[in-house]
Amino acid sequence: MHFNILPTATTPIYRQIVEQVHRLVASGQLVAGADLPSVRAVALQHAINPMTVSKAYSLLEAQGVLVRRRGVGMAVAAQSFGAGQGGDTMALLKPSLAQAAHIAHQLGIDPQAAIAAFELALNDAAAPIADGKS
Amino acid sequence: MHFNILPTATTPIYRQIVEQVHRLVASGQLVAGADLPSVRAVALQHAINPMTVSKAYSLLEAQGVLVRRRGVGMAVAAQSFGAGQGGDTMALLKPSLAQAAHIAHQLGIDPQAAIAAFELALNDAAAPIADGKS
Amino acid sequence: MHFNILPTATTPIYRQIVEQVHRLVASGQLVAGADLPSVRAVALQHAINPMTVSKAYSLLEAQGVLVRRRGVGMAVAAQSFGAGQGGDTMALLKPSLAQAAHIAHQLGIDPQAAIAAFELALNDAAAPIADGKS
Amino acid sequence: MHFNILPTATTPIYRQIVEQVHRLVASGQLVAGADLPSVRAVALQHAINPMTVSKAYSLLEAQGVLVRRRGVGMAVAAQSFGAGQGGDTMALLKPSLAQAAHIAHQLGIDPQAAIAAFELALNDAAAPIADGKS
DNA sequence: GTGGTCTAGACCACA
DNA sequence: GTGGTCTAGACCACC
Repeated sequence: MHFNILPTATTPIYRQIVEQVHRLVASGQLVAGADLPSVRAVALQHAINPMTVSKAYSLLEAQGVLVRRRGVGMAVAAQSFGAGQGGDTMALLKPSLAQAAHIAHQLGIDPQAAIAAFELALNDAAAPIADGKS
Repeated sequence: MHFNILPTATTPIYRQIVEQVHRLVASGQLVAGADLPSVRAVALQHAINPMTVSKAYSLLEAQGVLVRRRGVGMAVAAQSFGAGQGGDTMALLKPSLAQAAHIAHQLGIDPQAAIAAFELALNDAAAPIADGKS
Repeated sequence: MHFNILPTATTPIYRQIVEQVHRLVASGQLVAGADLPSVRAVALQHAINPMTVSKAYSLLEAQGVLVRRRGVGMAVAAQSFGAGQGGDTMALLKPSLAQAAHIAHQLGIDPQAAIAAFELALNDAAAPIADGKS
Repeated sequence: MHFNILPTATTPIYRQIVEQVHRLVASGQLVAGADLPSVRAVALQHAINPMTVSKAYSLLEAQGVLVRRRGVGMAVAAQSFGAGQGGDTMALLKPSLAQAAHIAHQLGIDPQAAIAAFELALNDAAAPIADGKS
Protein backbone atom coordinates (compact mmCIF):
# COMPACT_ATOMS: atom_id res chain seq x y z
CA MET A 1 0.00 0.00 0.00
CA HIS A 2 1.32 3.41 -0.86
CA PHE A 3 0.08 6.93 -1.35
CA ASN A 4 -0.17 9.07 -4.46
CA ILE A 5 1.49 12.36 -3.56
CA LEU A 6 1.78 15.27 -5.94
CA PRO A 7 3.95 17.89 -4.21
CA THR A 8 3.16 20.44 -6.92
CA ALA A 9 -0.63 20.13 -6.68
CA THR A 10 -2.64 22.95 -5.19
CA THR A 11 -3.94 20.80 -2.34
CA PRO A 12 -1.47 20.67 0.54
CA ILE A 13 0.40 17.44 0.97
CA TYR A 14 -1.00 16.60 4.39
CA ARG A 15 -4.51 16.98 3.00
CA GLN A 16 -3.76 14.73 0.05
CA ILE A 17 -2.84 12.02 2.53
CA VAL A 18 -5.90 12.59 4.70
CA GLU A 19 -8.30 12.47 1.79
CA GLN A 20 -6.63 9.43 0.31
CA VAL A 21 -6.98 7.48 3.55
CA HIS A 22 -10.63 8.50 3.69
CA ARG A 23 -11.17 7.06 0.24
CA LEU A 24 -9.24 3.89 0.83
CA VAL A 25 -11.26 3.21 3.96
CA ALA A 26 -14.59 4.10 2.38
CA SER A 27 -13.94 1.89 -0.62
CA GLY A 28 -12.91 -1.04 1.54
CA GLN A 29 -9.35 -1.15 0.27
CA LEU A 30 -8.30 -0.48 3.86
CA VAL A 31 -10.33 -2.63 6.26
CA ALA A 32 -10.62 -2.12 10.02
CA GLY A 33 -7.43 -3.13 11.78
CA ALA A 34 -5.25 -2.78 8.69
CA ASP A 35 -1.79 -1.25 9.26
CA LEU A 36 -0.70 1.98 7.62
CA PRO A 37 2.84 2.59 6.40
CA SER A 38 5.00 4.25 9.00
CA VAL A 39 5.53 7.99 9.02
CA ARG A 40 9.18 7.55 8.15
CA ALA A 41 8.45 5.14 5.30
CA VAL A 42 5.98 7.54 3.70
CA ALA A 43 8.29 10.49 4.22
CA LEU A 44 11.25 8.73 2.64
CA GLN A 45 9.27 7.34 -0.26
CA HIS A 46 8.00 10.74 -1.34
CA ALA A 47 10.86 12.88 -0.11
CA ILE A 48 8.59 14.92 2.09
CA ASN A 49 8.89 16.13 5.63
CA PRO A 50 8.00 13.48 8.28
CA MET A 51 6.17 16.23 10.16
CA THR A 52 3.79 16.51 7.25
CA VAL A 53 2.91 12.81 7.34
CA SER A 54 2.62 12.89 11.09
CA LYS A 55 0.23 15.82 10.89
CA ALA A 56 -1.98 13.93 8.45
CA TYR A 57 -2.03 10.83 10.66
CA SER A 58 -2.83 12.88 13.75
CA LEU A 59 -5.69 14.54 11.96
CA LEU A 60 -7.04 11.17 10.91
CA GLU A 61 -6.72 9.94 14.47
CA ALA A 62 -8.65 12.97 15.72
CA GLN A 63 -11.35 12.17 13.20
CA GLY A 64 -11.58 8.59 14.50
CA VAL A 65 -10.49 7.06 11.23
CA LEU A 66 -7.17 5.77 12.52
CA VAL A 67 -5.99 4.56 15.90
CA ARG A 68 -2.48 4.86 17.23
CA ARG A 69 -1.09 1.53 18.44
CA ARG A 70 1.91 2.04 20.71
CA GLY A 71 5.11 0.72 19.29
CA VAL A 72 3.39 -0.67 16.24
CA GLY A 73 2.07 2.24 14.23
CA MET A 74 -1.22 3.50 12.97
CA ALA A 75 -4.10 1.20 12.01
CA VAL A 76 -7.60 1.68 10.68
CA ALA A 77 -10.07 2.13 13.55
CA ALA A 78 -12.60 -0.62 14.18
CA GLN A 79 -15.60 1.66 14.33
CA SER A 80 -14.55 3.37 11.17
CA PHE A 81 -17.90 3.94 9.52
CA GLY A 82 -18.23 2.26 6.18
CA ALA A 83 -15.00 0.31 6.50
CA GLY A 84 -15.33 -2.92 4.64
CA GLN A 85 -18.19 -1.80 2.51
CA GLY A 86 -18.65 0.92 -0.07
CA GLY A 87 -21.72 2.59 1.37
CA ASP A 88 -20.70 6.25 1.45
CA THR A 89 -18.21 6.44 -1.36
CA MET A 90 -20.57 8.59 -3.38
CA ALA A 91 -20.62 11.17 -0.61
CA LEU A 92 -16.86 11.60 -1.03
CA LEU A 93 -17.19 12.02 -4.77
CA LYS A 94 -20.04 14.52 -4.85
CA PRO A 95 -18.09 17.64 -3.83
CA SER A 96 -15.70 17.39 -6.75
CA LEU A 97 -18.57 16.68 -9.13
CA ALA A 98 -20.38 19.74 -7.81
CA GLN A 99 -17.30 21.86 -8.28
CA ALA A 100 -16.75 20.65 -11.84
CA ALA A 101 -20.43 21.23 -12.61
CA HIS A 102 -20.22 24.75 -11.22
CA ILE A 103 -17.21 25.58 -13.37
CA ALA A 104 -18.81 24.06 -16.47
CA HIS A 105 -21.87 26.18 -15.88
CA GLN A 106 -19.87 29.38 -15.36
CA LEU A 107 -18.01 28.67 -18.59
CA GLY A 108 -21.29 28.19 -20.42
CA ILE A 109 -20.28 24.71 -21.52
CA ASP A 110 -23.04 22.50 -22.85
CA PRO A 111 -23.95 19.77 -20.30
CA GLN A 112 -23.70 17.06 -22.95
CA ALA A 113 -20.19 18.22 -23.86
CA ALA A 114 -19.22 18.29 -20.20
CA ILE A 115 -20.48 14.76 -19.70
CA ALA A 116 -18.61 13.56 -22.77
CA ALA A 117 -15.41 15.12 -21.47
CA PHE A 118 -16.00 13.52 -18.09
CA GLU A 119 -16.31 10.09 -19.72
CA LEU A 120 -12.92 10.61 -21.33
CA ALA A 121 -11.47 11.70 -18.02
CA LEU A 122 -12.81 8.54 -16.38
CA ASN A 123 -11.08 6.43 -19.02
CA ASP A 124 -7.84 8.32 -18.45
CA ALA A 125 -8.13 7.78 -14.71
CA ALA A 126 -8.52 4.05 -15.25
CA ALA A 127 -5.30 3.83 -17.31
CA PRO A 128 -3.08 6.56 -15.89
CA ILE A 129 0.44 5.71 -17.04
CA ALA A 130 -0.18 3.92 -20.32
CA ASP A 131 1.86 6.31 -22.44
CA GLY A 132 5.25 5.25 -23.75
CA LYS A 133 6.89 8.57 -23.01
CA SER A 134 9.94 8.31 -20.78
CA MET B 1 -20.78 43.35 -14.83
CA HIS B 2 -20.01 42.29 -11.30
CA PHE B 3 -18.17 39.55 -9.46
CA ASN B 4 -19.46 36.79 -7.26
CA ILE B 5 -17.41 36.94 -4.10
CA LEU B 6 -17.82 34.53 -1.23
CA PRO B 7 -15.76 35.95 1.66
CA THR B 8 -16.29 32.79 3.65
CA ALA B 9 -14.95 30.39 1.02
CA THR B 10 -11.56 28.78 1.53
CA THR B 11 -10.21 30.17 -1.75
CA PRO B 12 -8.78 33.63 -1.15
CA ILE B 13 -10.83 36.55 -2.40
CA TYR B 14 -8.23 37.77 -4.87
CA ARG B 15 -8.08 34.30 -6.39
CA GLN B 16 -11.83 34.11 -6.74
CA ILE B 17 -11.62 37.27 -8.81
CA VAL B 18 -8.73 35.96 -10.89
CA GLU B 19 -10.50 32.72 -11.72
CA GLN B 20 -13.76 34.44 -12.45
CA VAL B 21 -12.10 36.77 -14.93
CA HIS B 22 -10.40 33.81 -16.57
CA ARG B 23 -13.75 32.14 -17.09
CA LEU B 24 -15.57 35.26 -18.20
CA VAL B 25 -12.88 35.88 -20.80
CA ALA B 26 -12.70 32.28 -21.96
CA SER B 27 -16.46 32.05 -22.32
CA GLY B 28 -16.68 35.27 -24.28
CA GLN B 29 -18.73 37.09 -21.66
CA LEU B 30 -15.81 39.51 -21.47
CA VAL B 31 -14.56 40.32 -24.96
CA ALA B 32 -11.18 41.81 -25.81
CA GLY B 33 -11.10 45.49 -24.98
CA ALA B 34 -13.96 45.31 -22.52
CA ASP B 35 -13.58 47.42 -19.40
CA LEU B 36 -13.47 45.87 -15.97
CA PRO B 37 -15.13 47.44 -12.97
CA SER B 38 -12.79 49.80 -11.18
CA VAL B 39 -10.79 48.65 -8.21
CA ARG B 40 -12.67 51.00 -5.94
CA ALA B 41 -16.06 49.95 -7.26
CA VAL B 42 -15.39 46.28 -6.64
CA ALA B 43 -13.93 47.04 -3.23
CA LEU B 44 -16.96 49.07 -2.19
CA GLN B 45 -19.48 46.62 -3.62
CA HIS B 46 -18.09 43.72 -1.64
CA ALA B 47 -16.77 45.65 1.33
CA ILE B 48 -13.23 44.44 0.78
CA ASN B 49 -9.92 46.24 0.68
CA PRO B 50 -9.00 47.90 -2.63
CA MET B 51 -5.58 46.29 -2.42
CA THR B 52 -7.17 42.88 -2.59
CA VAL B 53 -8.85 43.75 -5.86
CA SER B 54 -5.73 45.46 -7.12
CA LYS B 55 -3.73 42.35 -6.39
CA ALA B 56 -6.09 40.26 -8.51
CA TYR B 57 -5.90 42.73 -11.38
CA SER B 58 -2.11 42.89 -11.19
CA LEU B 59 -1.82 39.13 -11.40
CA LEU B 60 -4.18 39.03 -14.36
CA GLU B 61 -2.04 41.66 -16.03
CA ALA B 62 1.12 39.62 -15.38
CA GLN B 63 -0.63 36.64 -16.94
CA GLY B 64 -1.47 38.69 -20.01
CA VAL B 65 -5.21 38.50 -19.50
CA LEU B 66 -5.73 42.17 -18.73
CA VAL B 67 -4.03 45.35 -19.86
CA ARG B 68 -3.68 48.51 -17.85
CA ARG B 69 -5.01 51.65 -19.51
CA ARG B 70 -3.53 54.56 -17.66
CA GLY B 71 -6.03 56.80 -15.99
CA VAL B 72 -8.88 54.83 -17.50
CA GLY B 73 -8.83 51.42 -15.89
CA MET B 74 -8.21 47.81 -16.72
CA ALA B 75 -9.43 46.14 -19.90
CA VAL B 76 -9.32 42.67 -21.39
CA ALA B 77 -6.12 42.22 -23.40
CA ALA B 78 -6.44 42.02 -27.17
CA GLN B 79 -4.22 38.97 -27.50
CA SER B 80 -6.15 37.21 -24.78
CA PHE B 81 -6.49 33.85 -26.48
CA GLY B 82 -10.07 32.73 -26.77
CA ALA B 83 -11.52 36.16 -26.11
CA GLY B 84 -14.69 36.57 -28.10
CA GLN B 85 -15.09 32.92 -28.82
CA GLY B 86 -15.46 29.88 -26.63
CA GLY B 87 -12.51 27.97 -28.00
CA ASP B 88 -10.62 27.06 -24.88
CA THR B 89 -13.32 26.87 -22.26
CA MET B 90 -12.84 23.13 -22.13
CA ALA B 91 -9.21 23.61 -21.13
CA LEU B 92 -10.39 25.39 -17.98
CA LEU B 93 -12.86 22.64 -17.19
CA LYS B 94 -10.65 19.61 -17.77
CA PRO B 95 -8.57 19.82 -14.58
CA SER B 96 -11.62 19.55 -12.34
CA LEU B 97 -13.01 16.73 -14.45
CA ALA B 98 -9.71 14.91 -14.19
CA GLN B 99 -9.67 15.34 -10.44
CA ALA B 100 -13.23 14.09 -10.08
CA ALA B 101 -12.45 11.13 -12.32
CA HIS B 102 -9.36 10.34 -10.29
CA ILE B 103 -11.33 10.36 -7.06
CA ALA B 104 -14.11 8.25 -8.55
CA HIS B 105 -11.55 5.72 -9.68
CA GLN B 106 -9.81 5.64 -6.31
CA LEU B 107 -13.18 5.07 -4.64
CA GLY B 108 -13.89 2.19 -7.01
CA ILE B 109 -17.09 3.86 -8.14
CA ASP B 110 -18.66 2.49 -11.31
CA PRO B 111 -18.12 4.94 -14.22
CA GLN B 112 -21.81 4.83 -15.13
CA ALA B 113 -22.77 5.75 -11.58
CA ALA B 114 -20.22 8.58 -11.58
CA ILE B 115 -21.62 9.94 -14.83
CA ALA B 116 -25.17 9.76 -13.50
CA ALA B 117 -24.12 11.69 -10.40
CA PHE B 118 -22.39 14.27 -12.58
CA GLU B 119 -25.57 14.79 -14.59
CA LEU B 120 -27.42 15.57 -11.38
CA ALA B 121 -24.67 17.96 -10.32
CA LEU B 122 -24.93 19.76 -13.66
CA ASN B 123 -28.65 20.23 -13.14
CA ASP B 124 -28.04 21.62 -9.67
CA ALA B 125 -25.45 24.03 -11.04
CA ALA B 126 -27.88 25.31 -13.65
CA ALA B 127 -30.60 26.02 -11.06
CA PRO B 128 -28.69 26.62 -7.83
CA ILE B 129 -31.45 27.64 -5.39
CA ALA B 130 -34.48 27.41 -7.63
CA ASP B 131 -35.52 30.97 -6.88
CA GLY B 132 -37.80 32.67 -9.38
CA LYS B 133 -35.71 35.81 -9.58
CA SER B 134 -34.04 36.31 -12.95
CA MET C 1 22.76 35.75 -4.09
CA HIS C 2 21.30 39.13 -3.37
CA PHE C 3 19.45 41.90 -5.12
CA ASN C 4 20.52 45.38 -6.04
CA ILE C 5 17.79 47.68 -4.79
CA LEU C 6 17.83 51.41 -5.29
CA PRO C 7 15.02 52.82 -3.13
CA THR C 8 15.47 56.25 -4.67
CA ALA C 9 15.07 55.15 -8.27
CA THR C 10 11.90 55.99 -10.16
CA THR C 11 11.18 52.34 -10.92
CA PRO C 12 9.22 50.81 -8.06
CA ILE C 13 11.10 48.46 -5.78
CA TYR C 14 9.00 45.42 -6.58
CA ARG C 15 9.63 45.97 -10.27
CA GLN C 16 13.39 46.26 -9.73
CA ILE C 17 13.24 42.82 -8.18
CA VAL C 18 11.09 41.41 -10.98
CA GLU C 19 13.39 42.67 -13.69
CA GLN C 20 16.49 41.56 -11.87
CA VAL C 21 15.17 38.03 -11.54
CA HIS C 22 14.29 38.01 -15.21
CA ARG C 23 17.85 38.92 -16.09
CA LEU C 24 19.45 36.54 -13.63
CA VAL C 25 17.39 33.69 -15.03
CA ALA C 26 17.95 34.64 -18.65
CA SER C 27 21.69 34.94 -18.14
CA GLY C 28 21.92 31.61 -16.40
CA GLN C 29 23.06 33.08 -13.09
CA LEU C 30 19.89 31.56 -11.66
CA VAL C 31 19.36 28.06 -13.01
CA ALA C 32 16.11 26.11 -12.95
CA GLY C 33 15.38 24.83 -9.48
CA ALA C 34 17.59 27.35 -7.75
CA ASP C 35 16.25 28.80 -4.53
CA LEU C 36 15.57 32.48 -4.13
CA PRO C 37 16.30 34.37 -0.94
CA SER C 38 13.32 34.33 1.39
CA VAL C 39 10.86 37.17 1.45
CA ARG C 40 11.86 38.06 4.97
CA ALA C 41 15.58 37.93 4.21
CA VAL C 42 15.26 40.32 1.29
CA ALA C 43 12.98 42.58 3.30
CA LEU C 44 15.42 42.76 6.19
CA GLN C 45 18.48 43.18 3.99
CA HIS C 46 17.06 46.22 2.25
CA ALA C 47 14.86 47.51 5.03
CA ILE C 48 11.73 47.24 2.96
CA ASN C 49 8.33 45.78 3.66
CA PRO C 50 7.98 42.00 3.20
CA MET C 51 4.83 42.59 1.19
CA THR C 52 6.83 44.48 -1.39
CA VAL C 53 9.08 41.48 -1.92
CA SER C 54 6.14 39.12 -1.83
CA LYS C 55 4.43 41.13 -4.53
CA ALA C 56 7.45 40.78 -6.79
CA TYR C 57 7.61 37.03 -6.19
CA SER C 58 3.89 36.61 -6.82
CA LEU C 59 4.15 38.42 -10.12
CA LEU C 60 7.09 36.29 -11.16
CA GLU C 61 5.07 33.22 -10.29
CA ALA C 62 2.14 34.48 -12.38
CA GLN C 63 4.58 34.96 -15.25
CA GLY C 64 5.79 31.40 -14.89
CA VAL C 65 9.34 32.39 -13.94
CA LEU C 66 9.20 31.15 -10.36
CA VAL C 67 7.41 28.30 -8.64
CA ARG C 68 6.22 28.25 -5.08
CA ARG C 69 7.46 25.35 -2.97
CA ARG C 70 5.23 25.19 0.04
CA GLY C 71 6.97 25.69 3.32
CA VAL C 72 10.32 25.85 1.56
CA GLY C 73 10.36 29.01 -0.50
CA MET C 74 10.41 30.17 -4.09
CA ALA C 75 12.51 28.52 -6.79
CA VAL C 76 13.21 29.12 -10.45
CA ALA C 77 10.64 27.27 -12.57
CA ALA C 78 11.83 24.28 -14.55
CA GLN C 79 10.17 25.34 -17.78
CA SER C 80 11.61 28.80 -17.45
CA PHE C 81 12.78 29.20 -21.01
CA GLY C 82 16.41 30.11 -21.26
CA ALA C 83 17.23 28.94 -17.76
CA GLY C 84 20.70 27.48 -17.70
CA GLN C 85 21.70 28.91 -21.00
CA GLY C 86 21.95 32.41 -22.33
CA GLY C 87 19.71 31.94 -25.33
CA ASP C 88 17.28 34.79 -24.95
CA THR C 89 19.32 37.38 -23.16
CA MET C 90 19.34 39.43 -26.34
CA ALA C 91 15.54 39.54 -26.27
CA LEU C 92 15.69 41.36 -22.95
CA LEU C 93 18.25 43.81 -24.25
CA LYS C 94 16.65 44.69 -27.57
CA PRO C 95 13.88 46.96 -26.30
CA SER C 96 16.31 49.37 -24.69
CA LEU C 97 18.54 49.30 -27.76
CA ALA C 98 15.53 50.06 -29.93
CA GLN C 99 14.54 52.94 -27.71
CA ALA C 100 18.05 54.39 -27.73
CA ALA C 101 18.22 54.00 -31.49
CA HIS C 102 14.87 55.72 -31.89
CA ILE C 103 15.99 58.64 -29.78
CA ALA C 104 19.29 58.92 -31.64
CA HIS C 105 17.44 58.99 -34.92
CA GLN C 106 14.96 61.62 -33.72
CA LEU C 107 17.88 63.75 -32.58
CA GLY C 108 19.51 63.40 -35.97
CA ILE C 109 22.64 62.00 -34.39
CA ASP C 110 25.10 60.31 -36.72
CA PRO C 111 24.95 56.50 -36.27
CA GLN C 112 28.72 56.28 -35.93
CA ALA C 113 28.67 58.87 -33.16
CA ALA C 114 25.86 57.01 -31.41
CA ILE C 115 27.80 53.77 -31.56
CA ALA C 116 30.91 55.43 -30.22
CA ALA C 117 28.93 56.84 -27.31
CA PHE C 118 27.43 53.43 -26.66
CA GLU C 119 30.90 51.89 -26.47
CA LEU C 120 31.81 54.37 -23.78
CA ALA C 121 28.60 53.61 -21.91
CA LEU C 122 29.41 49.90 -22.02
CA ASN C 123 32.80 50.58 -20.49
CA ASP C 124 31.19 52.64 -17.75
CA ALA C 125 28.72 49.87 -17.04
CA ALA C 126 31.53 47.35 -16.67
CA ALA C 127 33.38 49.51 -14.12
CA PRO C 128 30.65 51.57 -12.46
CA ILE C 129 32.49 53.50 -9.74
CA ALA C 130 35.97 52.10 -10.11
CA ASP C 131 36.14 51.10 -6.43
CA GLY C 132 38.65 48.44 -5.50
CA LYS C 133 36.19 46.44 -3.41
CA SER C 134 35.39 43.07 -4.91
CA MET D 1 4.64 68.50 -37.63
CA HIS D 2 3.17 65.79 -35.50
CA PHE D 3 4.08 63.68 -32.50
CA ASN D 4 4.78 60.00 -32.18
CA ILE D 5 2.55 58.78 -29.37
CA LEU D 6 2.45 55.20 -28.15
CA PRO D 7 -0.36 54.98 -25.59
CA THR D 8 0.69 51.48 -24.61
CA ALA D 9 4.32 52.34 -23.86
CA THR D 10 5.56 52.38 -20.29
CA THR D 11 6.43 56.09 -20.44
CA PRO D 12 3.39 58.23 -19.67
CA ILE D 13 1.88 60.04 -22.62
CA TYR D 14 2.53 63.55 -21.31
CA ARG D 15 6.19 62.64 -20.87
CA GLN D 16 6.44 61.27 -24.39
CA ILE D 17 5.31 64.67 -25.64
CA VAL D 18 7.67 66.59 -23.39
CA GLU D 19 10.69 64.54 -24.39
CA GLN D 20 9.80 64.68 -28.03
CA VAL D 21 9.63 68.47 -27.98
CA HIS D 22 12.97 68.56 -26.20
CA ARG D 23 14.50 66.50 -28.98
CA LEU D 24 12.90 68.41 -31.82
CA VAL D 25 14.17 71.66 -30.36
CA ALA D 26 17.64 70.33 -29.59
CA SER D 27 18.02 68.91 -33.07
CA GLY D 28 16.91 72.13 -34.72
CA GLN D 29 13.77 70.63 -36.27
CA LEU D 30 11.82 73.13 -34.19
CA VAL D 31 13.47 76.57 -34.33
CA ALA D 32 12.79 79.48 -31.99
CA GLY D 33 9.43 81.03 -32.71
CA ALA D 34 8.01 77.99 -34.47
CA ASP D 35 4.36 77.16 -33.71
CA LEU D 36 3.27 73.95 -32.08
CA PRO D 37 0.09 72.11 -32.98
CA SER D 38 -2.84 73.11 -30.80
CA VAL D 39 -3.80 71.07 -27.76
CA ARG D 40 -7.06 70.08 -29.41
CA ALA D 41 -5.38 69.05 -32.65
CA VAL D 42 -2.91 66.78 -30.87
CA ALA D 43 -5.64 65.34 -28.65
CA LEU D 44 -7.90 64.57 -31.59
CA GLN D 45 -5.12 63.15 -33.74
CA HIS D 46 -4.07 60.62 -31.13
CA ALA D 47 -7.38 60.11 -29.36
CA ILE D 48 -5.96 61.18 -26.05
CA ASN D 49 -7.26 63.48 -23.37
CA PRO D 50 -6.68 67.22 -24.07
CA MET D 51 -5.69 67.60 -20.43
CA THR D 52 -2.76 65.31 -21.10
CA VAL D 53 -1.47 67.47 -23.93
CA SER D 54 -2.09 70.61 -21.96
CA LYS D 55 -0.12 69.22 -19.05
CA ALA D 56 2.83 68.49 -21.33
CA TYR D 57 2.75 71.98 -22.83
CA SER D 58 2.49 73.59 -19.40
CA LEU D 59 5.48 71.62 -18.22
CA LEU D 60 7.46 72.71 -21.26
CA GLU D 61 6.45 76.29 -20.61
CA ALA D 62 7.60 76.00 -16.99
CA GLN D 63 10.92 74.67 -18.28
CA GLY D 64 11.29 77.67 -20.58
CA VAL D 65 11.21 75.61 -23.74
CA LEU D 66 7.86 76.91 -24.96
CA VAL D 67 6.07 80.23 -24.59
CA ARG D 68 2.33 80.68 -24.50
CA ARG D 69 1.13 83.29 -27.02
CA ARG D 70 -2.36 84.52 -26.19
CA GLY D 71 -4.94 83.56 -28.75
CA VAL D 72 -2.38 81.99 -31.01
CA GLY D 73 -1.00 78.95 -29.22
CA MET D 74 2.34 77.68 -28.03
CA ALA D 75 5.62 78.48 -29.73
CA VAL D 76 9.25 77.60 -29.19
CA ALA D 77 10.87 80.10 -26.82
CA ALA D 78 13.49 82.42 -28.21
CA GLN D 79 16.06 81.77 -25.52
CA SER D 80 15.61 78.06 -25.89
CA PHE D 81 19.13 76.80 -25.41
CA GLY D 82 20.44 74.99 -28.40
CA ALA D 83 17.52 75.87 -30.63
CA GLY D 84 18.70 76.08 -34.18
CA GLN D 85 21.82 74.10 -33.60
CA GLY D 86 22.51 70.57 -32.50
CA GLY D 87 24.93 71.27 -29.67
CA ASP D 88 23.51 69.25 -26.79
CA THR D 89 21.76 66.44 -28.61
CA MET D 90 24.23 63.91 -27.24
CA ALA D 91 23.26 64.83 -23.70
CA LEU D 92 19.70 63.75 -24.45
CA LEU D 93 20.85 60.45 -25.87
CA LYS D 94 23.27 59.43 -23.15
CA PRO D 95 20.76 58.33 -20.49
CA SER D 96 19.18 55.72 -22.72
CA LEU D 97 22.60 54.50 -23.83
CA ALA D 98 23.64 54.18 -20.19
CA GLN D 99 20.51 52.21 -19.38
CA ALA D 100 20.99 49.85 -22.31
CA ALA D 101 24.63 49.38 -21.35
CA HIS D 102 23.65 48.61 -17.78
CA ILE D 103 21.15 45.98 -18.87
CA ALA D 104 23.63 44.44 -21.31
CA HIS D 105 26.16 44.18 -18.52
CA GLN D 106 23.68 42.63 -16.09
CA LEU D 107 22.76 40.08 -18.73
CA GLY D 108 26.39 39.23 -19.26
CA ILE D 109 26.15 40.07 -22.94
CA ASP D 110 29.40 40.53 -24.79
CA PRO D 111 30.02 44.23 -25.56
CA GLN D 112 30.78 43.45 -29.18
CA ALA D 113 27.47 41.61 -29.52
CA ALA D 114 25.66 44.48 -27.86
CA ILE D 115 27.21 46.97 -30.26
CA ALA D 116 26.31 44.81 -33.24
CA ALA D 117 22.71 44.63 -32.03
CA PHE D 118 22.69 48.39 -31.56
CA GLU D 119 23.81 48.91 -35.16
CA LEU D 120 20.87 46.83 -36.32
CA ALA D 121 18.54 48.82 -34.10
CA LEU D 122 19.86 52.05 -35.60
CA ASN D 123 19.10 50.77 -39.07
CA ASP D 124 15.60 49.81 -38.00
CA ALA D 125 15.07 53.23 -36.52
CA ALA D 126 16.06 54.85 -39.79
CA ALA D 127 13.52 52.80 -41.79
CA PRO D 128 10.72 52.13 -39.33
CA ILE D 129 7.72 51.08 -41.47
CA ALA D 130 9.40 49.48 -44.45
CA ASP D 131 7.88 46.03 -43.92
CA GLY D 132 5.18 44.79 -46.29
CA LYS D 133 3.13 43.23 -43.51
CA SER D 134 -0.45 44.51 -43.40
C1' DG E 1 -11.88 59.92 -11.84
C1' DT E 2 -8.34 55.76 -12.70
C1' DG E 3 -4.61 52.41 -10.73
C1' DG E 4 0.09 52.18 -8.17
C1' DT E 5 3.17 51.91 -4.37
C1' DC E 6 4.50 51.29 0.11
C1' DT E 7 3.99 50.75 5.04
C1' DA E 8 2.73 48.55 9.55
C1' DG E 9 0.66 45.03 11.63
C1' DA E 10 -2.08 40.96 12.43
C1' DC E 11 -3.18 36.27 11.64
C1' DC E 12 -3.11 31.94 8.93
C1' DA E 13 -1.35 27.74 6.42
C1' DC E 14 2.25 24.71 5.31
C1' DA E 15 6.50 21.78 5.92
C1' DG F 1 11.30 28.24 9.29
C1' DT F 2 8.60 29.34 4.61
C1' DG F 3 4.99 32.30 1.97
C1' DG F 4 -0.10 33.98 2.02
C1' DT F 5 -3.91 36.93 2.98
C1' DC F 6 -6.12 40.84 4.39
C1' DT F 7 -6.70 45.32 6.53
C1' DA F 8 -6.18 50.44 7.18
C1' DG F 9 -4.21 54.29 5.72
C1' DA F 10 -1.22 57.40 3.33
C1' DC F 11 0.63 59.41 -0.77
C1' DC F 12 1.70 59.47 -5.76
C1' DA F 13 1.05 59.38 -10.90
C1' DC F 14 -1.80 59.61 -14.71
C1' DC F 15 -5.78 61.06 -17.61
